[in-house]
Amino acid sequence: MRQFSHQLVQRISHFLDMDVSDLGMEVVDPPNPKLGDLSLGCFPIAKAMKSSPVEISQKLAQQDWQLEWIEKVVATGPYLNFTVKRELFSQYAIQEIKDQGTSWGDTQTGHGKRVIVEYSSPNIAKHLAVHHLRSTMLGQAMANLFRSAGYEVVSWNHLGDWGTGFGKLLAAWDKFSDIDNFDSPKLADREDPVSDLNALYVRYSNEAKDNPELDDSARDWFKKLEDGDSLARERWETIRSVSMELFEKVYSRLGVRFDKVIGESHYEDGMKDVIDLLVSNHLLEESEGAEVVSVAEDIPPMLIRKKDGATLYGTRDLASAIARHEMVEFDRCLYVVDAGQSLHFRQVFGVLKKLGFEWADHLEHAEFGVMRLNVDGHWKKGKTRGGQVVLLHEVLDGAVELAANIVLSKNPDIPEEDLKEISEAVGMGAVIFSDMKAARRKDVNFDLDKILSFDGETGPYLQYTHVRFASILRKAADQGLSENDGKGLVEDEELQLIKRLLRYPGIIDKAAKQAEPSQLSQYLLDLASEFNTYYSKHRVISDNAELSGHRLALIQALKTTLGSGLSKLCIKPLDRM
RNA sequence: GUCCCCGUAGCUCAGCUGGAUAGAGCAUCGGAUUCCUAAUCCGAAGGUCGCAGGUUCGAAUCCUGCCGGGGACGCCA
Repeated sequence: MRQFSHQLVQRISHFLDMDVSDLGMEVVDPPNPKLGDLSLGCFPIAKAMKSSPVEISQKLAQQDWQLEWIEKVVATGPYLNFTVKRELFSQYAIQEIKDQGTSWGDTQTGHGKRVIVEYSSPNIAKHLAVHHLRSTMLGQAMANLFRSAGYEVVSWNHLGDWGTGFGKLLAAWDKFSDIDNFDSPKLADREDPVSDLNALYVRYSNEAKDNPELDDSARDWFKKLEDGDSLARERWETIRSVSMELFEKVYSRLGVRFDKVIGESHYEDGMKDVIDLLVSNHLLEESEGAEVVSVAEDIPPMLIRKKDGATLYGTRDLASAIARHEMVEFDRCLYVVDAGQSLHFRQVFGVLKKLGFEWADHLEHAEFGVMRLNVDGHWKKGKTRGGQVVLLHEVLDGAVELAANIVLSKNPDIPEEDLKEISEAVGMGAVIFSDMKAARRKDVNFDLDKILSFDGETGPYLQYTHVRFASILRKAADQGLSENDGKGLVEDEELQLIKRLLRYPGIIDKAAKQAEPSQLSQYLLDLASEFNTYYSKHRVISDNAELSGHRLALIQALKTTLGSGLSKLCIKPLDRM
């Protein structure tokens, strides 16, 4: 749409003898197709010229526009409504999309800019659970969107791999070797090492209630770890690597990957420097035995050091932000973390600003709403009735199993291998899309029944629509039909689709700018829905080979666009299902 | 109590950097399949855009207050 809109703005600049290209004029659809095909409100110009938008639109409508793809220009109140010559408009649009090829949708908006997206960030020695899904998928989609918008992206997994909890785990490993010895069979060789670790941890915590000595032992082990004791270190590394191996299994199913995986432990050395810096800037204050930094009047001070002198995760976040900026000089750095931590991030960003780091303004908390689970008919945060977390891979397996049933029922003759691949993709598609459909700030109720309904505004709906494209193209190829230049796309629904297609790059830009994947989700739903309407009214493949060719070009453009959009959302576009 | 987020159809949401008659999906009811996959499509019904002020030529959209829901608020991460 940019090319067309650019031409219109250029003509207006010429007519009015003033540059209107920076006024933020936006080409939109008129509310009623009878008014025209494209519309431009003259309000921004009116403001700039201190004149009436109605007068301006009337004046402009009378000009000789001299654009070959414009049929007529009419002023309706303050709006300038354009009717396009469909043959040329369609032809240009199809050509544009075809020329761009696989990079269709990409823009240069972020050219020369670098952005870090931190997401997922699970704790090691634990499983990925459903509540990790939001950060993981939103973050990956954002990373994809930024890349598409021309940014250099560093996707970042900030592992929780440090803290006194690991002291307990190491102490448990040591103390309970008679019950479960992690050296035999070796942790790394086990089926589910993380569950074994959890079991031991729970046992240790329970016994520690009656036996305070265990707490001392945990402290000792954490001290050993901090001091670099070789045994502690080796075991901790093992825990880390078995955890990562498990994470990777889930990540690869979801299409998630990171440029950097760096644990909190990495920033330990920087902690002392941060505190020194706070001291030398006279920011650190004593309060109730602890040490704090006041940030702003309307938010409580940030706690830096506990009574006993130990630091907290906030301090670690200060250190990691500083270290991160030294590693990668970013223009934006997003933390894809739930909204419950918004105060924490305001404090972290505020303290960094107080320390004089100008780049603190480039830090953003890309917050998202909580995920609730259904517990006995009530929506609750985090855990199920038994206090258990719901494991992510179990949810994914459940989704895939259900998808397999449905695929099989719709398509009983499907080969075994295809069934496996397709149900995996459809199951993932359903789960992922349900998480990415609404604006990220909204809380979501994780309702597996709804996610797996596959009707209406769902991932499988989009995948099914893509299958229709593939199916049409397949059939056309069988009949030896070839694509045409799109000149014959003159139906109302075709124009509608062409206009929708042209908005794709702008949507990518907007989604990246706002760090809002749902912008893309909503766009794809519109696109698919408009196509399905078209599909029910018009036949692509017909006796008219020329017209079929034009329509095939449209189908190809639709397939390119929907496929591209789905991929950015980590949903697999399918050719069959 | 203070701060943050949210409040649009029965439910889930879009529209929110102000602009033409507020749109989808689900659920309900009715309809469409000799034809490219009906996981689809068409129609009906469903709205004090939480409430009250304000700004504006114009407010679902911006501002203030209130109400309702969620979250956070110092020694966990």
